[in-house]
Amino acid sequence: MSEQADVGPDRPKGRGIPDATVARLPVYLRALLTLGDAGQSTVSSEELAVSSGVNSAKLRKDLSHLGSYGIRGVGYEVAVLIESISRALGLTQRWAVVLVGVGNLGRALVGYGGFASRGFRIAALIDADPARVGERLHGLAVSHIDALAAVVAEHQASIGVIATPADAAQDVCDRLVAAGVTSVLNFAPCVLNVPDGVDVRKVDLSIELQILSFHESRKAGLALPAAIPSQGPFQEAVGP
Amino acid sequence: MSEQADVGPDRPKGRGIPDATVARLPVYLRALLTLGDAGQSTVSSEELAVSSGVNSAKLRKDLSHLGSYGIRGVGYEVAVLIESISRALGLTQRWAVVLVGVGNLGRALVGYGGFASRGFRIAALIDADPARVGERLHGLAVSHIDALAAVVAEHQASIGVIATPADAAQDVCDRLVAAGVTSVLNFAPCVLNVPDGVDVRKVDLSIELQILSFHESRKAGLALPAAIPSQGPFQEAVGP
DNA sequence: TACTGTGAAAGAATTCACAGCA
DNA sequence: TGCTGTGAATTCTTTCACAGTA
Repeated sequence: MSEQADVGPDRPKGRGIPDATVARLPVYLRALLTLGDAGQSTVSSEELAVSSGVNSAKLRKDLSHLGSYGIRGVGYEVAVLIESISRALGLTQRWAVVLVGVGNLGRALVGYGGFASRGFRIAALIDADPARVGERLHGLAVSHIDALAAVVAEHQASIGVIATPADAAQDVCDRLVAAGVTSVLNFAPCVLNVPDGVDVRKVDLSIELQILSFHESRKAGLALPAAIPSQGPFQEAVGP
Repeated sequence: MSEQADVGPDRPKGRGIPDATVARLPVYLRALLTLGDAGQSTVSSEELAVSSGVNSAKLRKDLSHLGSYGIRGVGYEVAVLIESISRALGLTQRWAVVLVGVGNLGRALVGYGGFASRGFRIAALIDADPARVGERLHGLAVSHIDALAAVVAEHQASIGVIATPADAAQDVCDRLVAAGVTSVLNFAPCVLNVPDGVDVRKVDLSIELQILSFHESRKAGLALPAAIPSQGPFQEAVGP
């Protein structure tokens, strides 16, 4: 989504990074931070690849998109790569994030490590339930949803996280977008419609479980070829 | 991962469904269940595609992998498609799921709708903290991690969900796998190593945020080409 | 020597566009 | 007529394999 624009301005390199690469850069970054904390100052593509759960050819190709320079015969400088990836991901600035929905999941997210990592700060917590408004979580007071536009404007938030029930999600999303948010992370189990220029990513427990279910049943199927009791005449419907 | 095996047994069709398709089937299924609840009995590829946030060509290609038969000139029967997708995903049986880690996130997951959906049941809750053992959540008592193998065996659980801190995750994963679990859903922010035959999927808040950050900074960059205050002499390091 | 960076080849996924059927 | 199912074309991603260099 939104990965086009061949118009690359002056920017020397780092342009046109493929989506698949972008999705892996955070993984490399985390591995690098761990290596750095452990005092390691250089790393080979093979070692970093193993730490990141990919193969080294893919890692090198990915890094080549950043115009990141390793040292042949040696590897990469950990600090240089951290800087380079952080910059590519736009983590050299701190994004203000607004979290909507302070139920169980929302609470868990507030406490979760993710935001603490460099690059993000929760600017505000929002909920529709008056009983929750005013409550303090990790030092932040919960605001009412009617204050959403004001809160987004105040903090110049461009990222919104939706942790509401599914039936509220589209409305919340619309309000976020109207208030100026241009990236949405959706934890509600539903599809969100947004105008062009707004990015949405979704995190969905039940979809992940269903994908695992598919692979599980494949494995089970290999063990006992004619498994599944069958629940209806599916075969006949297919025909010759 | 684990998507190979060209050895397709007898099974007439429904074999070799591409990963990308498998990842979308749950989305279609959800849309179909919603349509079904609303009393709709047939649906066109275009309508279902819109509800699912994809285009209709992709939808039809995806469904063609199931050998699922629509009716030309009309569309698909909602009930037939639901059955067909459920079967392809292995949701005609109920998988027992073991959830490890009953902190904020674990609690949120227990209450979350995902498990309630057909196809899954939480068989057990596990934690390492003695203070949490015995506690009841949604009618289930928390067991100690030392009982993990016994619990997995008792319930024949094949799916494990890890909602522990990152530093415990690999150990928990090893124990799950040793106990016989062959699919893992990992919420801990780290890479898990597993033997062949075990599938892992990860859900990672901070990775998702970082991907959004990338797109945000691209958008911002288009507006003001020479943005970012720069934090160090990166350009020079790159050289001509 | 040991490693990176990268063209070229292979493999997936997506999209197009239309034949064919209810 | 209006829709599905699908080959063919296209685009994206991964992998290979090796030239080049610190």
